[in-house]
Amino acid sequence: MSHTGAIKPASDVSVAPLTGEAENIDFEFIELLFFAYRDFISDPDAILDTSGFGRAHHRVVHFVNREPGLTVAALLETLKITKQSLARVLKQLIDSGYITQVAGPEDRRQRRLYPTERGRELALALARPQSRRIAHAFEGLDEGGRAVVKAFLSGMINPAARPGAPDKTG
Amino acid sequence: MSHTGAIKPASDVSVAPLTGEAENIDFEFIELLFFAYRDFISDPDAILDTSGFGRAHHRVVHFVNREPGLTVAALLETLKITKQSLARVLKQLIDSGYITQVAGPEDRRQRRLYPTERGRELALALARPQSRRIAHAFEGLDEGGRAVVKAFLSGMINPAARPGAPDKTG
DNA sequence: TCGAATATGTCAGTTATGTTGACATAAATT
DNA sequence: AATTTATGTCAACATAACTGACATATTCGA
Repeated sequence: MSHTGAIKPASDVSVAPLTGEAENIDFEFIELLFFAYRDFISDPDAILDTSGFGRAHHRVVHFVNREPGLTVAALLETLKITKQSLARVLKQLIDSGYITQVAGPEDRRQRRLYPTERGRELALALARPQSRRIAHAFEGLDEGGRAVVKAFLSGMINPAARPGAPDKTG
Repeated sequence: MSHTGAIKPASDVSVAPLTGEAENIDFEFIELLFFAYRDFISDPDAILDTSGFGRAHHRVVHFVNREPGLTVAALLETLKITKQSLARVLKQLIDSGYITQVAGPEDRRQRRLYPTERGRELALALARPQSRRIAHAFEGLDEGGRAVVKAFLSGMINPAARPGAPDKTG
């Protein structure tokens, strides 16, 4: 393993590393985001492995805890998945007592979602290591640094869709 | 839809939004990361839908372009997936002419991976919208802001494993 | 009041991407 | 010559997404 460079192997082949200089493509941050998010998600994954749930359950438990009384439609809009996808994990979470459904007080077609005490504990257990990781990443940065990162991440997010836009929940 | 608060539906139910205040849990950044990464990944997804490839292909094409001559073992280590997982997408990328394999010049057991011209173009096409999104998120921030975000994202990433650590490539 | 629209649920089949386990081959190392 | 390493491959399986179709209860609008 002494040499490090690439050896040209054939004709229709690119041997130079793609740095993005020619087009000013920001490969550095593309990769930082990839690795940061992968490791960020690995913390709860380890916990979920134990309980038999997956990432899909994590997301549902998280948002139901953040906004108790959420309707199914609102949850679908937040997660941007289909109702058939949600149905499976939601059913498991309800059956195992992490989430309960309550008919909407004004619109009784709605099934408003609430966490049980158990669901609240799971949400906290999953969030703890992620929050610790974030705190670690902010070490050495001041309040201004926090504001900068918040501005950056906010700028990465798509503007919210107009309330009347078509959806894929059929 | 006149009321906004939650109505208490039963006994074993939490009705207050989970803010994380009690434990200082940083739900704000947990969600910022979730939405930022989801939208970040949606750009290439739209392109991939057209070509019949998926995210797994994207990652392979990306890293092979970034480091032409990469060995299969190095790629597996980077992606942290099993060789059986990689095999499927890598075969498709080779068969459709985006990547070529060349026996290692010093160790002929190795299959060093190179992008073809086509593969290089795909990598660029996938990276362009992501880079644009990053540039947009940096608007209004100076060079120091860039350094702050870089420090934050780097701090989110697990330290590299020791070179002799056990793996799951069996 | 009645028909249409809405909120949700469910059945059935498919796809993408990951997993484990077992085994094969060629080349390098000891 | 025997073992280890780098890679490939077959088979079975799990998760989580998808599309399409249809069912039910409730609300809303003409």
